[in-house]
Order: sequence, then C-alpha cells, then structure tokens
Amino acid sequence: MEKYVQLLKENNLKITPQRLAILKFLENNKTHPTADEIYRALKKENPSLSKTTVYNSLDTLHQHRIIQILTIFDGEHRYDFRDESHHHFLCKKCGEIIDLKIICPNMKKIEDDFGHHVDEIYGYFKGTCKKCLKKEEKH
Amino acid sequence: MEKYVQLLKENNLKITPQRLAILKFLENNKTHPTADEIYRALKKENPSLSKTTVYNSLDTLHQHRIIQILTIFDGEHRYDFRDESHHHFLCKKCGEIIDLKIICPNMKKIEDDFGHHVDEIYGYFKGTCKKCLKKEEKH
DNA sequence: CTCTGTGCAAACTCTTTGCACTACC
DNA sequence: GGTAGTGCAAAGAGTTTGCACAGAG
Repeated sequence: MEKYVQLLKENNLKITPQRLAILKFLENNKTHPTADEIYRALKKENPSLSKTTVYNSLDTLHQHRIIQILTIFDGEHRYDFRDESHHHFLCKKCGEIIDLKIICPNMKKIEDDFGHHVDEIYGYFKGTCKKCLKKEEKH
Repeated sequence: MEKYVQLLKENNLKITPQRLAILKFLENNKTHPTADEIYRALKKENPSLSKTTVYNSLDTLHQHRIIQILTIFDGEHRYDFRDESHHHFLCKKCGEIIDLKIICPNMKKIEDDFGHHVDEIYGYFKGTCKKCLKKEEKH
C-alpha cells in the first residue's frame, strides 16, 4: 500500500482511499478490467464510491502515465498498469485479452526515423487464441 | 470504380451504390475518417443515405477484411483501407493521425511464438508530431 | 483555509437494434 | 421472386459534464 502512496506523491496527486483502492485493484487483477468492473468490485468495500470518481481517477492516473487505457475493444475502455514490455492479443472467439510479451518496435526508433515524439505505444493483435483453436480442432 | 465492383464480387457482397461510394471515399480520403465524416460527405451526393447504412457497410467491409477499424481515438472509430504495411501515430496536440510505414512484428511470428491465430494487427503510437514539436521550439 | 477530489444526476456521443421497405441478382 | 441491403426512429452503452459538498495538505 505504501508503494501506491509513493506513486501518487511522486506525481503530486492527493492520496485518497479511492485512488489507492483503484491502484491496488489494478495490480491484483491483471485481467484488463473495464471501468465498470473496477467500479462494481470497489463498490463492495466502499458503497459510497461513484462511477465518476472511478473515471476521474483512471483518467488522472493515465495522464500521469501510471496506467494505460486499452482501446482494443470497440466501445469500452480497459485499463492496465503502464508497462511497455508487452502488447495485447484479443481473442475474437472467447473475448479474452492475453498479454504478449514482446517489445517491438521501440519508441526511440520511431523518434529517430520519423521525428515525432512518442510517449505511448499500443500493440493490438486480434484473432483466435490457442485454447479456442484447440476446441475447434475437436469438431 | 470497376475495381470496387470487383472487390465486392470477390467477397460475395451485393454491389450497391452506397458501398461503392464508401469504398471510393476511403480510397480518396486517406485521412482516417470517422463514420460521421463519411456519412456527411456522401450525404451530399446521395441525400437519402442513412447513417445506419454507413455503419452497416463499414462493418460488413471490415468483416470481409477489406477495411480496418482504428480505435486509436477513444470514443470514435476511424476507418482505413486494410493495409498491414503501416501503423498509426496520433498527435495528442493537433489530433492528426499519421501513417507510420513500419511492419513489425509480423503475424507469422506471433503465431509461431504463442500459438494464437492472428488476423488483425494494429500498432498505435501517441505523442507529439514533428510539426507540433517545431512550433513548441519557437516559444 | 484552500484547492483538489468526490459524488450525484443529467446530458452527450457514438453505435446498435428492430422493423418495414427497397433493390440487387 | 427471394434474400441481402437500406433507411428511419428509437434504444443502448459507455463516458463526460456541471455543480455542490467533502476532505487532503
């Protein structure tokens, strides 16, 4: 918990129970939850929590580059700790989002080659996951 | 125009004026337009066009892997001809989406390394574009 | 004490759905 | 003629906004 306090302090953000709960939840649930999933989970422990606060906090944390907002799914955002060392695979059959441990290409290269300053990279891969492929073989 | 007729035929899709207009528009406007931008532009030539048809058509074309749906922007989709030879850079200052001519990593490698079947790849880079960087230097 | 953050309700935007009509093949 | 496609209106989902109150520093 001290870790999250530190993280907020470093970014000159006020330490609130709501923000700490969101950070803790994201760390313990690396399933790329939606804002609503986070809201429903945390509402159990803190019934007065509002969805606005969840959105506000996630937005603030993203602006301070603490978390990533994934737009791999149409229509809803998914959230993840910021971590440039992996990309995301969406299985169009079962809907699961799987981390792909690859780093390619890197920001530096884009900056050198194109002259743009890059501060966020998202790699989205879509298709059919290993598990679903196996299921299909059986038929 | 014959080209688009061919494209639709290959995919067993009916050839309708609406679909031809959308394909033509996407080919001539490589600015990654939104559904609404496409709708407003084509409405001028065909006032009876409905937004539903634009959405339906774009969805059908995407399902037949003719076009890409970009979710680089939160909240709205952007459309582009399918072309795996480039990724996209979003300038958070001016909002422009710029093509990055890079191919990395490829689908085959993901399939070999992870066992998932990949049929779509999206690479999104966000930051400040070359032009906006130059503007900032002047201050 | 001040200003950032929270929470409620309402608004908003983009997209999807249901259904009848149209027109491709 | 039959089915895929179109168009309208309405619903739906997720997110944002305005504003008053609360609480962290």
